[in-house]
Amino acid sequence: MIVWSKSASFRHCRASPVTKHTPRARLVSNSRPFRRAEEIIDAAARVFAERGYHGASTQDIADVLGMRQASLYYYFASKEAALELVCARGVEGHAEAAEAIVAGLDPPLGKLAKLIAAHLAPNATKRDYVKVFINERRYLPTASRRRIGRVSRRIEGNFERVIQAGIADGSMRRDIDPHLAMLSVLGLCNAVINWRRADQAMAVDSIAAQFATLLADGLATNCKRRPRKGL
Amino acid sequence: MIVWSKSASFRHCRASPVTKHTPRARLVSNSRPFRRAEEIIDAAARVFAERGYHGASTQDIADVLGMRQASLYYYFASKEAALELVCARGVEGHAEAAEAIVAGLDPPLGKLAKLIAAHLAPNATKRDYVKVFINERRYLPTASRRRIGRVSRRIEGNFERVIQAGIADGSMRRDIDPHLAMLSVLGLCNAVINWRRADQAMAVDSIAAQFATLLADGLATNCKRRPRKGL
Amino acid sequence: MIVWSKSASFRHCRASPVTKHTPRARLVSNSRPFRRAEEIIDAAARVFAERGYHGASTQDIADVLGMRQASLYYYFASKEAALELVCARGVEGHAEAAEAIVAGLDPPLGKLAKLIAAHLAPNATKRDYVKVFINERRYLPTASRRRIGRVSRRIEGNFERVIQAGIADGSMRRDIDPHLAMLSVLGLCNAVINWRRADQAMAVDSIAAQFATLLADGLATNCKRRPRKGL
Amino acid sequence: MIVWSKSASFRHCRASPVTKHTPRARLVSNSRPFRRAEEIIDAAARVFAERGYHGASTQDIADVLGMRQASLYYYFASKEAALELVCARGVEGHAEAAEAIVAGLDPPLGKLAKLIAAHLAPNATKRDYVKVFINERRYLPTASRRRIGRVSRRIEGNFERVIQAGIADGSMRRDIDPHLAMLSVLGLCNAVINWRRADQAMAVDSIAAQFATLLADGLATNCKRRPRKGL
DNA sequence: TATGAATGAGCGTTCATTCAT
DNA sequence: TATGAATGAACGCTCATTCAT
Repeated sequence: MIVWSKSASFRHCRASPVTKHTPRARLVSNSRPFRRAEEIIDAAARVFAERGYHGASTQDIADVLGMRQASLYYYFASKEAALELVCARGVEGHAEAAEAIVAGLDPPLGKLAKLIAAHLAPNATKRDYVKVFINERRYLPTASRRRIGRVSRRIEGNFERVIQAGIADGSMRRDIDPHLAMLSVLGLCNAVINWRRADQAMAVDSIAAQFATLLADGLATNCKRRPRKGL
Repeated sequence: MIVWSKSASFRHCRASPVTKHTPRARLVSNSRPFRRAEEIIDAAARVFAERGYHGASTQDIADVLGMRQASLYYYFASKEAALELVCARGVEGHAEAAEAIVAGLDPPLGKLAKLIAAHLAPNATKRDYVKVFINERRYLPTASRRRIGRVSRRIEGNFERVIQAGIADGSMRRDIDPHLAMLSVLGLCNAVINWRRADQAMAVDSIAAQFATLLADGLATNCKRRPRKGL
Repeated sequence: MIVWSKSASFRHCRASPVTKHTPRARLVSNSRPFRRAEEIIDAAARVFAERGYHGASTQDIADVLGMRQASLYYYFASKEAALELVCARGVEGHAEAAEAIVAGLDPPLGKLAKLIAAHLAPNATKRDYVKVFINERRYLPTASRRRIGRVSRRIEGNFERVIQAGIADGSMRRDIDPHLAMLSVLGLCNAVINWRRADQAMAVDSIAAQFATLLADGLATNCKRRPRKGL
Repeated sequence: MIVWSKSASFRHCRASPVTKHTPRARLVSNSRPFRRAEEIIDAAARVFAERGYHGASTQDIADVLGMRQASLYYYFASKEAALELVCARGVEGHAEAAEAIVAGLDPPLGKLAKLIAAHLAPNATKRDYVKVFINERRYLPTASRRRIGRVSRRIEGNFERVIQAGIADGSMRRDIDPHLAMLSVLGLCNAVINWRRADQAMAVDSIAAQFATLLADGLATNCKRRPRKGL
């Protein structure tokens, strides 16, 4: 339940003001106390996604939760640790899903389509986490950036191997560089999370996946049209 | 007491563009014994009184308190907010006291004398606050200056109405302008706070009240001597 | 290239912007170059009067003049020096005028009325200077504050001596303290400069002088009404 | 003589209350060789690109330049103003180039390829500016974000209109949404700036343009292969 | 006579973090 | 599990002042 209580002009009371205007949503749980940790990192994801890591303060996170800034430190050791947590959750499962697809029996082009769809799926289910991973992971301290980086590379590897396989079996053009192709596909996929929500609503699920498929088609050999050289 | 402070209304995570904090005024009661907070605004009053608002730094206030300058911001949201707090306390009760007197049964001249005495009384009990109100309220940001200004006007109104009543019932000269008379009486009263301490010690409570009473007498009709030109 | 920036993208361009709104006044002389110094201290007086010494920046002064901040230092050695200049001009002549009146032949009550009128006269002719003297002289560095203080004391002395004379010759009540009476009269006179302009327009010249005369009347012995004791 | 000329927003000496500086946007031309200014915004671009707007401090910028941090403010009015300057330069010319291409005689697919190439070209010549525009423009204050936003929309409009033209003349599939296609193309293009430098070296100018061209091919109708579901 | 460029000092404020409770 | 109180560090910014020109 959400409770709006009155209190003082002091900073620490920020979360319980007597507001005159329509109150805004605050994330507060009164059931299932062991879920509290989830809520806290959820709030962090939300705030980091909205304002960027450096643009967000721990106070902002506390505000969303209706708790005091200091209390956050019961749940994470530092702001950077919170960022790593959010980023980690933002790629959680991506690599495994990709590997499962690559291990499957589809032809390379089919695999690529599936990889794209799988890569975009979490945009719908954990938007904020994915957005933070994409936009903010660069601000992680070296150690954890490397940890997260390993996951990124696993994902990229899967895309790249599929493209290589496509070139090898002749289903994709041989005039492309697999590495740059992979970067392009992922670049497009990752751009989606920053689209306006309305655009994204169309993209996530199906549409964007299909546009990505167009890219796969672009790579396909049975496309009569040749790229102009040296453009 | 009632205090207006700035505070954050966190806007629900919207996608980019990033929203900024646009703090809103909040009505906050601090009736419970926030002892430390009292000390802090006391120190602010002292320092503002001594050096003027712009001449005083928050560091000066912190020095008086023996705490770090940054720690002040736990107690007030901004230097300007501290000024408003001090100013508000500097006029607190003035208007109410004046209204009580005006509502009483004394004749206008008696009321005027009482108004003057009541107006000067706080000079003894909360010197710094009154001094800051008188000398520094002009540096308040527009919004709070207006709030404080409303109180000033209530006080002025009471003085003016009593003078009008005195003119109406014939106990005061009809050749004076009530508005200017009010300004003069208050001008003199408010000057006292800036006197040298030794002079003030005599003024506050009795002496200054007596001089002010002389002024009241100056306004009285039963004074034989007439001012020179066409007043 | 064309650039939109807040205020000025280049600080030094402040004085030559392309403004879209109705232009505001700037004090610029194109004749009599040797008068420039006058204009500069005039601008300082204006700005100090409006914003207070500490609330005003040298940039503010430069803005009024349409010149660069650094150029001011050709005319005065420091901001404090400018303040002293303005303050000095704010009391210039006051003491002499008062002394001339006191040396005259009027009876004490007449002298007091003349002193008041003379004291208020400069409010009309050099408002800003007087206002700065009254409100800001406390911020002068010790040395110059003492210099200016000597003038103040001369003025006060004249008022006080006249009151003493009035008491001595029986034309003023003997139950008043001449020192406090002097402070009261000057307190009222000095308050006028801070009144709203509309009020002041009435005060300066005649009305306020006449109210001050009321105070002299209040001090006069031929007033039947006695002050209540111990109010 | 006194001349009232247009300029600075100084408010003519009003009596208290004190007026504040309320700076207004001002149009300033800096066509003359403000060399140092160029260096300063170059440094800002570099630092913002490297660490992100909020991750970079003005001290960081000053360090790059070997000057004191305070001195920066001689060249720009605020950190935000510097960001806007950098962002503005990051898109400068993009819209015009795009419009020139669209106004040309090429068929839609050819125009699209040219648009892509033109859009990527500045990546090589003003990397930092473009990167800041793409990654950090969301942190601009509302007013300037809108100004910059107008340019973005012009660019997007050109891409979208070309795609619409392609659909209209049958050279591009009619089963695609022009808006999403535009977003995808630009999403991919804009991703390039964040690639590792080694990858980018290949992309900028030719390679990435070629991959983007592949995407254009993906959009072309003469591609036999159809995307799976109901596109 | 005035300016462009720069600076050192300091200011108000924010922020991540700590710690006793 | 959470908070009130406080802090050190740094941040963006302003300001009076200097100085070569």
